[in-house]
Amino acid sequence: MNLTPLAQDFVLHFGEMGSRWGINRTVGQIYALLFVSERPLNADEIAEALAFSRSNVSMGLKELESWRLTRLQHLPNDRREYFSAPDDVWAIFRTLAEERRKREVDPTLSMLRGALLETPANAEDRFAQRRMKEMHDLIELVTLWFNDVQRLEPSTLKQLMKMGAKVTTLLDMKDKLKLVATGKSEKKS
Amino acid sequence: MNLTPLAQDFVLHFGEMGSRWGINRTVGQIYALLFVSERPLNADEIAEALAFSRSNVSMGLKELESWRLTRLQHLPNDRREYFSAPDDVWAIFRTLAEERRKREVDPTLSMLRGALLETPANAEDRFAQRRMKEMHDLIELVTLWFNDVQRLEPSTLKQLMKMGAKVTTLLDMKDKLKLVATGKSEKKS
DNA sequence: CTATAATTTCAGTAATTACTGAAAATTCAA
DNA sequence: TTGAATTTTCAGTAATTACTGAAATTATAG
Repeated sequence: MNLTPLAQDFVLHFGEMGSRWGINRTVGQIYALLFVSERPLNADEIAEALAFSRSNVSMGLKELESWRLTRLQHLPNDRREYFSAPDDVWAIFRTLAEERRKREVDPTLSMLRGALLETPANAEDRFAQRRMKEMHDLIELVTLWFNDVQRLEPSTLKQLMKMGAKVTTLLDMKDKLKLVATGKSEKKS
Repeated sequence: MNLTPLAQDFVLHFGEMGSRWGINRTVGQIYALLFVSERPLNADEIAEALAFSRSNVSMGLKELESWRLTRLQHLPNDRREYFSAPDDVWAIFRTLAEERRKREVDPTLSMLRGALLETPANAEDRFAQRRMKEMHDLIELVTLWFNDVQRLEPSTLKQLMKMGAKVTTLLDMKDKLKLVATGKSEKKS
C-alpha cells in the first residue's frame, strides 16, 4: 500500500497537529489515514503505509479504540481485523469532545469543587478560592452548554452556528415580544 | 514563598492537565500559580515556589508571553519584572482559543484548501478529497461561529449558553412569526 | 485438539522533550 | 560611562515518551 502525495501531506499534517494537542504523533497519523481511506484497513496495511512497526500500529489502534474513534469490522474469509473512522465528521468531533470531557474536564471540575470545600488557611487561600470559583463556574457553564447542544440535530446545530452572533437578534425579539405581551413599553438601553 | 496545600493541588493539577493538551507541564504550573496569586510575581518568586531553576522559569514565562496570557508590570523601586494572569477568566480562555486558532487551526485550513485544489491522481484521492472537504467545512463553520460569538458581551454570551439547546425554541418562534407574516399556515413537521 | 495466523505485550533502546547551570546579554541606577 | 542587578541563551544532561523486535497470548480453520 502506497500513499499518494495528497494523502501523505494530510497524514503528516495531522500527525503534527495531534502532537500539539497531546496526542501521540503516530496515533494522529494512523487516524488521519483511516479518515481518508475509503475502505477499512487492517493493521499490516497501516504499518506498511506509514512505515511503522506492527506493534506500534497495534498500540496506536488500542489508543484510538480507547477514545472510541474507530469502527472495527471483519471481512468475509479474512481473520484479520479491519479498522475505519466513522463516516460523520461531526460524530468524530463530538466523540473526541466527550472523551476529553470525561478524561480531563470532569476531573478538573471535581478537583476545583474539592478545593472550594476546603477551609482557607489564610488570605492567599481565600483569594485563590475566589479564582478557582471563577474557573469552576466557567468550565461548568461551557460543559453544561456543550452537553445540551450536542444533542441537537446536526442540521439544527449548523443552522444555529451559521447565524453566529445573530442569535442575539432572536433574544432581542423574544424580549420585545415579552414586553408587548405584558403591555410595557420598550426601555432604552 | 511557600505554597499552601490548596494552591499546591491546583498548581500540580494544571501542570498535569497542561501536558495532556500539548502544554509543557512546568508552563502549566507557572500559569496556575499566577492565576491564583493575588499580587503579581517575579521570576525568582516563581522559581522558589515551584522549585524550578531560574532559567526554566524564564523560558516558561517567555512561552506564556508568546501566548499573550500574561500581563507584565513593574513595581516602584524594583527593577524586576512582575507577572500576572488577567483578572477575567473568560478573557483567558478567549486568548487561548484565538492563539490556538492562529497556530493550529488556520494552518490546517490552508493545508486542506491546498489539498482540495490538487488534481486527484486516482479514485482514492478523489475519496480523500471528499473527506478533506467535509473536515474543512466543519472546521471553517466552527471557526467562523467562534469568531462571531467571541465578540459578544460576556453577559450576553452567558445568557445564551445558559439557554443551551433552548435557543432552538427561539428559532421555532422566528419561523412561526415569518409564517404568520407571510399569511401561510403552519406546516406539520 | 493442533497448527498457524493474528494480535498483544513488554523489555530494551531510540528519539524527543524538558531542565539546569554557567556564561552572555541586557537594563538601569549612580 | 561603569558595574551591579536582572534576564536570556544555550550546550550539556536528565527525564520522559515513543518505538521496535521478540516472545507470549489469543483466535480460528481444519
